[in-house]
Amino acid sequence: MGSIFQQEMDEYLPLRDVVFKTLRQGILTGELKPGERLMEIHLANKLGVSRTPIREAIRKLELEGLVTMIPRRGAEVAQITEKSMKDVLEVRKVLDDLSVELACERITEEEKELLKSACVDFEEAVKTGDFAKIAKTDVAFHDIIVTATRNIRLSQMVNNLAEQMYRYRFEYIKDSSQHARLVQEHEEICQGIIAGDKKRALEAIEAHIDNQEIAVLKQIRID
Amino acid sequence: MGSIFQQEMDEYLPLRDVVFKTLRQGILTGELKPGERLMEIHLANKLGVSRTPIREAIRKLELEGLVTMIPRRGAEVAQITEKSMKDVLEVRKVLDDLSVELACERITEEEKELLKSACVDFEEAVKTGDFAKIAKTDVAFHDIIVTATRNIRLSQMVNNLAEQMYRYRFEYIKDSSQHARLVQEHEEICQGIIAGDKKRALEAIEAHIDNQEIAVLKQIRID
DNA sequence: TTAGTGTATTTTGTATACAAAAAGCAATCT
DNA sequence: AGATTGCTTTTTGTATACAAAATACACTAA
Repeated sequence: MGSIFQQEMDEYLPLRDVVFKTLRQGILTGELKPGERLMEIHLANKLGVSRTPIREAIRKLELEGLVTMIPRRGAEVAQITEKSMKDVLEVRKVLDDLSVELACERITEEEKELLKSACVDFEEAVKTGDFAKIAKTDVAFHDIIVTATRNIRLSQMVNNLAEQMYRYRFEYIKDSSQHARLVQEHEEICQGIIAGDKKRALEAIEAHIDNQEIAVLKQIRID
Repeated sequence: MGSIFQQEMDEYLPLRDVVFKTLRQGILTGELKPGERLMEIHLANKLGVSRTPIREAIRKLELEGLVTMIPRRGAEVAQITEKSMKDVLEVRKVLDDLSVELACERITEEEKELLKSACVDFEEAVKTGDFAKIAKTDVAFHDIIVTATRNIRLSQMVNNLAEQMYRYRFEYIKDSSQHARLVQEHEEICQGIIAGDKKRALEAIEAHIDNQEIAVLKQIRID
């Protein structure tokens, strides 16, 4: 009943949001490099739209911290410095802790099942060695956790902060020497949350983020 | 040297940002009520600008959570529900804790002086009973603390969360029976931070937010 | 050669124009 | 009376046009 309409609803996306997602993707994958100027006409031609949706997308990226506006000069891809990444991580740690704590309290039985299978999916993705797949299943796993907090604002904030690090995560994921540890950390987080054991889950997530911090900062220093 | 140029630089604000601030102010003071539609032409005429800056301002308000977009229908002022406010508070608590903790570690001597005088300013504003002044000095006080964290992203996030509650804060501040307690809480937070006594500062800020929570939720239930 | 100036070009900031979708409303039909 | 259809109005979504600022660069003069 109404499935056609629902589908149509979901498929509708204003051009600004299409552009927004496209540009964000470009920034996160490194296709658009830090410091690179985002010129409206150029982008408009490239994406086959007018300047208006480009501008509106840039306004949103600006507030997300992925682009920097220079008055009367335009937008450029935000520089990532060690300081800015440490700032992000400092906040992310407490919000991830909060997420895990709330997830322990509020996760539903269905979500526990989802979490288990997400954990397995990740494990299998790692086995295949397909980096895109690993990244995708990793996001899916963490997404279940933040959803289980029942706090939409928290979800948005955590996702936004995590996003800031995706630019470096590909490098991180490519380091297959870390894969076994990653799988184990996910496993531990998963079991902690399912058991409602906050202490265990918190320890696991903290170790997880700490390892990510080390990897990301190392990567930044290389650049 | 260059003071004129600096001043000109600071004074320049794109129309979109003027509109953004104006609309935000309107929403926070309650002039624009939850559920009210934000019609572009109407706002453009009212503010004497074209639709373009209005639209760009709305994109930012959307990401800040102050307006809700309905596809092909436009923007309206976001509804505040008890749930959404609890979500905000849940996050705010941990971020305020983090702010105070970092401030204890990183505050400079100059900032300690600023904090002391901000504390005094607040006390005097309360004595005058001028609500606008009380609100302003309160913001100034908390602003010094978040600045002392040396974490810009944290500052932005805490400010944004605090903002969500400003819509109710006027009612809260008008309740003069709370004034003495407010002054005392500020005093305690101030001294804790200056002494670098995390435990003391944290206890004070937590009590401060808890009291705000009670007041805000009571207010929402009245509406 | 080099500093400075003026002009051309690029790019943003703002306004307006046009198309498409949604909402409101009245007339019509059952 | 109530529902339905179709028209009108409103409003958003997108594109384009124009103005102002910034930038790049060549040319001139010391």
